[in-house]
Amino acid sequence: METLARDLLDWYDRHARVMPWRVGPSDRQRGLRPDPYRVWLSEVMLQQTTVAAVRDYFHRFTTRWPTVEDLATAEDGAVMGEWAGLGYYARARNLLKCARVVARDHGGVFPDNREDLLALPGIGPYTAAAISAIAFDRPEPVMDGNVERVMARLFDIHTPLPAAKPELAAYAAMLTPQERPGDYAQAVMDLGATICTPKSPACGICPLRPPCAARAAGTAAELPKKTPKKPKPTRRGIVYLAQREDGAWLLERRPDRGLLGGMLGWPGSDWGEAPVEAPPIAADWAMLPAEVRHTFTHFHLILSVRHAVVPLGQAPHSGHFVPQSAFRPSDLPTVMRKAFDLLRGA
DNA sequence: AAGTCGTGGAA
DNA sequence: TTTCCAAGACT
Repeated sequence: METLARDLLDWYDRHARVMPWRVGPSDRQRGLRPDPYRVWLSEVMLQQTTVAAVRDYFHRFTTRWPTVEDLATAEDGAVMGEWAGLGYYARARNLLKCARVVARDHGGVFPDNREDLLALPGIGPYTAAAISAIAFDRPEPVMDGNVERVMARLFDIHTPLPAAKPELAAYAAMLTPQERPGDYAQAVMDLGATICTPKSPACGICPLRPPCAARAAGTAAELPKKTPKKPKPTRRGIVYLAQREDGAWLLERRPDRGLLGGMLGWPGSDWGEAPVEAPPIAADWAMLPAEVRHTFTHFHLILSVRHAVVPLGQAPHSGHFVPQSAFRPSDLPTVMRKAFDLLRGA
């Protein structure tokens, strides 16, 4: 085996982080393999999301839905509510789609190879390779942000991302061993997450310090190079928090496509330069003195919040009243929960 | 094939 | 305060 892969595995054997979805190197050596359902769920949650943010969500999901068949029979609203706050809500919609395909078309058993996994909703090149490697111990090269960074530094690649991806992928494939590929995949990513970090990498304690070209050249901290990003514009909007006299809240289910798709939210205006008032029900609306500030991937948002108490028996123009007993603020995406918190004085 | 799509923690 | 960024997928 390549010396570099072996050095990395030796390091992993000593430093592998304990995670709820992971079978550690010693257990794996005894033939134990992780549950593909848990690997899949964790990998989807970990897309563009930190381990720290995922932990509690993973626990709640696996407690409530222990198997893929359990998840497949869940109601849409229950899954979206459980995902609320984790972000990138298309993941939750595709998660449920995928669970139902696996339950219906695959007898509740996940495919054991990259190609078949790739055909499932929400499973792209990275996740297909990761499940294939981690759950089924297949020698598939995984390419995520960590691996890109590690490769860029190991080989001192100065081509900016994303143009450098093919070159970095070739190096990653070259280094992927035939032995213990599942542990290796997690080892590279652990290295990237804990040692070979984006800022101020800990080269002093890195197991790959000897062969690292960027370390030798003194360029590690500035790699990988990236093409500059566009500045985020600021948009404005108005949301309306109506509470009926019996305590019910006026909410709406957002359309499946687009921003916060499929999530529960407060009725409101469009978001743009100068939002137009769009109250969902006739009432004496009061404007809250403070505003909600929130930043999405590609724009900043400033939300003005309106509040009103409305009498029973009045039909809204949009949305539907949710009984107070059935309303959980934790079902809301964060930006909507911020508006609620503002009203409650939190 | 660039743009879309969340969030919170770190620096 | 602002910027950066995290185990990407989809269109």
